[in-house]
Amino acid sequence: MSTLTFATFNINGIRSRLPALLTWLEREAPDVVCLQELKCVDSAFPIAEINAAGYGAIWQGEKAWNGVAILARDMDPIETRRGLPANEDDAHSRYIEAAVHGVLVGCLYLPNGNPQPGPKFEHKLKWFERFIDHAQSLYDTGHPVLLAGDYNVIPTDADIYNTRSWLKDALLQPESRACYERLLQQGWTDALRETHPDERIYTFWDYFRRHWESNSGLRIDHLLLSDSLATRLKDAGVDTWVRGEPHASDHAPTWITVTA
DNA sequence: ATGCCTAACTAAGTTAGA
Repeated sequence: MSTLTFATFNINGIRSRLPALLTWLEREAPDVVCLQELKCVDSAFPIAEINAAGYGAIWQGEKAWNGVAILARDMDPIETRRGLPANEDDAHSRYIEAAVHGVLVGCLYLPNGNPQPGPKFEHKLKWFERFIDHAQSLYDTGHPVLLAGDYNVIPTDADIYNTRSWLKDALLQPESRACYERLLQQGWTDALRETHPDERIYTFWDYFRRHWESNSGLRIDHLLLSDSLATRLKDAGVDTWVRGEPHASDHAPTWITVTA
């Protein structure tokens, strides 16, 4: 039975880490890729190199920060939206959406929200509310939908090596977790948790304190599947080898496979 | 309570990440 692979990867600077991205694309050959933290303006997006690797792409960049893209192997994603609805005051490039292989794919980079409390945390929660609204409207279509990206939320204490030094962090505040839980209550399937209910799985290891070397990670990159896609879910995982490469992003690519 | 490490912007030092 043929399968499709959808992945999400916070690249942490696509220009600086282009070799790492191309190495991963060549080795794992995912069919669809959601990228976050491009950290470059639109004109600096390395589309030629990505095309040469066999991928079409859509992207929305921004000077220095944020930025999201969707890549598809041997085809161009069909863009359906950039930015959340009612985004007139959005200064950040944090959401892009496309139809690929019959799946509506939302690629998101949710605000980090630190320091907490403060205006950045308020912004995180407001953005989250708008995302929850949009997610509901997508879910209600009944179409196969995938919402993939860096959610900047540690869903439970089973998704972090140790909460001790993170208790004040925006990523595990009750408000952040409550938003994520409300999202799941709409009916979405958290693919990594669904396929590995009892495993310690991390997608991010910060650059401090040798956290990669000690596997002191967080699970904050998530792939959420609507019901009509979740029934096709075969497997999910993290390409941890990417985090161990020289000059790596602090995130690792996280993926699902579904029946085609 | 803060720094640790890293990238972008810019040109030495700040901002942001999580």
